[in-house]
Amino acid sequence: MARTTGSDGEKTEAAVREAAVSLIARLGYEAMSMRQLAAEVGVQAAALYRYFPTKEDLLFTLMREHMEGLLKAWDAARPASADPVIRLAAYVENHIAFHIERRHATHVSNMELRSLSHERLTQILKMRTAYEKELRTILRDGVEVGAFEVDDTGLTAMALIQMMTGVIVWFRPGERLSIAEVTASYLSMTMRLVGATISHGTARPSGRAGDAVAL
Amino acid sequence: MARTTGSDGEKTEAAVREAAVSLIARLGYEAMSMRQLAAEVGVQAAALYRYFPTKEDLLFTLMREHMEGLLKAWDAARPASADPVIRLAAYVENHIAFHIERRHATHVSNMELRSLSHERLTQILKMRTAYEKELRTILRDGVEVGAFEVDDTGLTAMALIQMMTGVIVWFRPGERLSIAEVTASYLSMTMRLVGATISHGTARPSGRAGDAVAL
DNA sequence: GAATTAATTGAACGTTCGTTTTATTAGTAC
DNA sequence: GTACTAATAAAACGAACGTTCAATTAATTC
Repeated sequence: MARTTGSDGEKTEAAVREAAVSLIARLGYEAMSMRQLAAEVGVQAAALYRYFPTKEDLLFTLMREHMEGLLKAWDAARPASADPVIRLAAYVENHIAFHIERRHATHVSNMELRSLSHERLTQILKMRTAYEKELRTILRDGVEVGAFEVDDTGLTAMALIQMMTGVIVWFRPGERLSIAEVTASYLSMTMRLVGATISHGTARPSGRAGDAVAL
Repeated sequence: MARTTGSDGEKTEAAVREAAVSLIARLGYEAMSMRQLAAEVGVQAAALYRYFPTKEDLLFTLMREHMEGLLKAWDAARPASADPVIRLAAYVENHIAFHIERRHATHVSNMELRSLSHERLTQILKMRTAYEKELRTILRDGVEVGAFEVDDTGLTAMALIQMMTGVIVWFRPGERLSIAEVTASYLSMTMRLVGATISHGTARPSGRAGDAVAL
């Protein structure tokens, strides 16, 4: 047999990407075989090589597009306001929403970096660093205008990102907490962590407002 | 050739464990071959099977001992005091110290869970859950006596653990920050995050004391 | 409807994998 | 120094891996 009825390159490629993200997230990149992936798509292993020249190319493509999506999402969500509190709130909300929505892809991008060639690893890390720099800038601006009280902006940015991204480890949609509840909690924790002074009603306006934060 | 001069089972086993932690942390469990591990130890692959019946047994042993070490470390560090602030501070300090000291082993225990059989995975997760429960208890007690202000103790515990464990991702000893500085920062962030009311001089006594925490 | 292109199969390639078996030597006990 | 045990080497096992190649069929073009 050869070409199958109804076969379509675009659809097959999309199916490969989707199955690959799911399989790599579940089994790990090294543990997933090309034959396994092909079986999931309903195709022979050789067919995969029409779309991705090597297994590593497939991984890299998934990661690059994930990171591009993250940067693009933040670009779209970035508020016009200069207020660091508003900007930080937008960053947190975007980060949580994006990562919950793409749990599997995030897992792949975070866990499989070591399977990339040096050059490609650098490329992915560059995007990641750019994304993290956005948060550091917000924190630094906040400290400058007295909206935040932070020891070390670099360390705090890393701590916040680890905390927020960690949501994909334990959160399961449809369980005890809704996405909105989780987001609200992380927002509140973030604002306390950076010692935010409430300036607008960005978070839940029910909180006690106006006072600064102690150690 | 066969037995080599100066060969000693205990020393070889210890060398295997050490090399395995380092190699798995760097390459990943699936990507590390038994031949590679044997070469690192300076031995033939077949010799490894004298100490660990299968590759997965080796992985499981490393993980189990890591988790046992973590639980034992917390048992030793657990303060006598009933004060939630003191207990939380001890938990954070122990967690950070333990994880920085055993970066590679933590990496293995966190990243390679999917390579365990169902039964063994359950066993490791049970230990992990027990450790996390300690933090939830501290938080719940703190909320009860009014020392902490927390939305959801379960969610907050997970967020804190993710934040703290994340230190191994970016922290490198001997760089900009010392372990003491990092620990102090994480302690301060933690206390703010849970809305702690300062009751004793547990953290750095330089902090402004006495006042509660806003959103 | 013939020619061309797109999509896929089936079989095979050489390599590497985890593991087992057997033989051989170093250390230890008496 | 002989008997026994501990520790390893060397070679081999079948299975699985990523990848390639030639053949074959479906869709498209003219």
